[in-house]
Amino acid sequence: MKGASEVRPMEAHRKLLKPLVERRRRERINNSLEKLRIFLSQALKSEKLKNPKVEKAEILECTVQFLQSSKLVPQDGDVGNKGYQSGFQHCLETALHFMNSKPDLNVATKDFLSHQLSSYKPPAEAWSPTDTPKPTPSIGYQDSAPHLSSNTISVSPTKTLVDGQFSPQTFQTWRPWV
DNA sequence: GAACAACTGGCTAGTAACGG
DNA sequence: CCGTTACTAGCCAGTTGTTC
Repeated sequence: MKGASEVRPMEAHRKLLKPLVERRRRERINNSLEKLRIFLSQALKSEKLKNPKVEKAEILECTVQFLQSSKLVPQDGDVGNKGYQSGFQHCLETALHFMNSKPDLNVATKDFLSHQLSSYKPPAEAWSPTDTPKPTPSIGYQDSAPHLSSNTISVSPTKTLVDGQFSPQTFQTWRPWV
């Protein structure tokens, strides 16, 4: 039976490490805020943001303003997920264009990927950043992958979502936009 | 002394190991 | 398989230090 006052090695180790870990965390936050400040000061030509002592809250407020003004996030009054859909479409087109520009890419593979990508549609339902993130699908390559006839997408079953919304089984057969 | 930043202790969620 | 325990990582609110 160990005495209550005895300090276990792991506990002592953690106590020593904790301040360092927290300091690193703050540094990460501050580094990113600093990068944001520099970026925004150039993008917005803001004198206020050129001051390294500008408040963190100020940097975040300017970031929100910048994103809203650049139409990268839904605006009040936007209907549905038009921005998301057009972004999705743009990504698909870019991917297809990139693939077609590679003559050395295996033809069967190219055909397979083209077919898979072209068959995707952006989700019809509106999505907002506060929603549960959609798992990113990965095309399931198998030995005969180029000959797959369906639009089946197999997604890594390694994780289930916290709320249990997706099980490994649903990941395997998940076909979001088909 | 006010405003802000850094530090610290406590809490929680996730996870691995273990035994029944 | 399920419950328990120990451990870790990350977050956050309260406290302390620093700057102006």
